[in-house]
Parts: sequence; C-alpha cells; structure tokens
Amino acid sequence: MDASLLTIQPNAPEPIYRQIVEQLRRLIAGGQLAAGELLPSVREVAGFHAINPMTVSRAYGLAESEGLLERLRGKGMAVAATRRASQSENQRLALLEPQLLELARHARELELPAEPVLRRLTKLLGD
Amino acid sequence: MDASLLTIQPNAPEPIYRQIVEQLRRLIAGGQLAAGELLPSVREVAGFHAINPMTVSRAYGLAESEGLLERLRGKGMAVAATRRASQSENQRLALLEPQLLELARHARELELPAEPVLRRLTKLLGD
DNA sequence: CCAAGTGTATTGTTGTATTGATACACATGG
DNA sequence: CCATGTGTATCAATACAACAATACACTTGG
Repeated sequence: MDASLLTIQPNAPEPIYRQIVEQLRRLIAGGQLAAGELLPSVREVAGFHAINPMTVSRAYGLAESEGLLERLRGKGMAVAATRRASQSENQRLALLEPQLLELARHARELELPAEPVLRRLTKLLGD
Repeated sequence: MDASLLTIQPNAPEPIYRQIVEQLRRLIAGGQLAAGELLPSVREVAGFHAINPMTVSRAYGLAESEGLLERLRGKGMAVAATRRASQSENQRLALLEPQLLELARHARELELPAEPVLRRLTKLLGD
C-alpha cells in the first residue's frame, strides 16, 4: 500500500488520526487492503501528508487495538491475518448505517421527498 | 415552536451549539419553521435539554449573523422575515450535498455496489 | 410604574482533545 | 556489529467546548 492512497483533510472538523482509522477500517472491510499486506511506515505517511508522525502512530495504535492491524516488530504494521479478504456485503453495509441514519434525519428536517435524494445519490455512486 | 423539537446529543463529537445552528438551518429551509415564527427562549431550551443557557445563546447568535434569525428586542428570537416559507427543492438538496459526497466516498472505499446502499436508504427514508 | 420576561456580555474554571517535539526501545540486514 | 529502519512513551502547548455565576439593557403586560 502507498501513502498516497490515504485521503487526509487537515482542515476537516474530524481529527486526523480518526480519519485514518476509519479509512483503514473501510479499506480492509472492502478488501482493497489484503490480510498480511504491509502498511506504509508512520514517517512515510507523515512526510507525504505533512502531518506529525505521532498522529499517524496514534491511528495505527488504535487500529491495532481494534484488531485491524498487527505489529510486526522491526518491520512495521500489517493488516491483521485474522481478517478475511473481504467482509460480506451486509457487514460492509452495516458500517454505513450511522451515516445513512443521519442523512435520513437531515432529509426529513429539510422536508425532502425520497426521490430527489435517491436520484442524486445514484448519480454520485456512478451508476 | 417547542423546545422539544430540537434534537440534542450531548455526547456527539459535534459541539452542541453547532448542532442547534445546523438543525435550525434545515428546519427553516424546509419550511417547518415559518418566517416570523417565535423560537423558544434561551432559558427554555437550556432547561428542557439540561444544557447551559449561554450555549443556546451562542447558537442563536450565530444563526442571527447567518441571517436565519432576527432579534425581537424584549420578545426573543424569530425566524427572519426575509426567509421565504421554504426554499426550492434543489436548494434544499444542495444542503445535503456534502454529506452525500462523503457517503459516496465511503461506499467506494467499502467496495459496495450502488444497489444495496440505495435500497437501504430508500427504506430509511420511509418509502 | 414595575415585575417578569427577553437575549447577551463578561469573567473564570474545568475538562478534554489534538497536535507537536523529543527521546527511547527494538528488530532488521548488510 | 551497528547504522537504519520500525513504532511509541512522554511531556508540553494549544485550542476549544461547556459550564457557572453575574450583571446588564431592553420590552412587554398587568
């Protein structure tokens, strides 16, 4: 995996270390990161995105305690071997659930009918 | 408007005062809050949700500087008269755009096809 | 008139979160 | 063996949100 595959938005309200963890969670669940695959080093990611190495380390540490990553002493971090190549579609869909709930709530507050929302999302999903 | 119409999540990462502002923005854009309608007082909202009055005042102040609300001296805050009853569907949809973009990005990272995402959202939107 | 209701400015405190700088322990590989 | 590469523990700096307690200016309604 390349450090450029991570999307970092330093100005977003969401803290950087959490952006990284959640992104890893999705990339692993979707199978874009295979079990055993080595991640870019803390300093590599930090250098590429011009952020602090400790911020990346914090993300890696959290991902490890979550069971996503494994420490290979002296080598770095790798996708945990216990992770299957890719979770089932329903499991992956479940990861989107909170976001879908919030979206539905906002649409309701806006008094938007379902149809235009679905139409717009369809377009964004590239169909 | 009743104080109970506002949804406050004290443990959410998003600060309370911003939860209030964004909720007002949507409720006004959708027409659930009509122009001229009086809002519940700072102390009323604070009491109902067990939060600090100054937190509500901060939200009201921001909403005013954004042109959403108007100060009626001695009476309280009201939905700005310049606000039409409800914005066009496209304008309201535009308020959802950032969230839709993020959702699409996450679905892509999860390697989820469009169909199950749309199916789930359709259900949540109550169709 | 005046009590009671508006919103708000002020000051201070508390708790928490994020990021940064530095130094360290460890394993690898030539 | 040791330079070089891992990750990370530690401490400090900073920012922010929320709360608390007042005090104030203003308008309304009896």
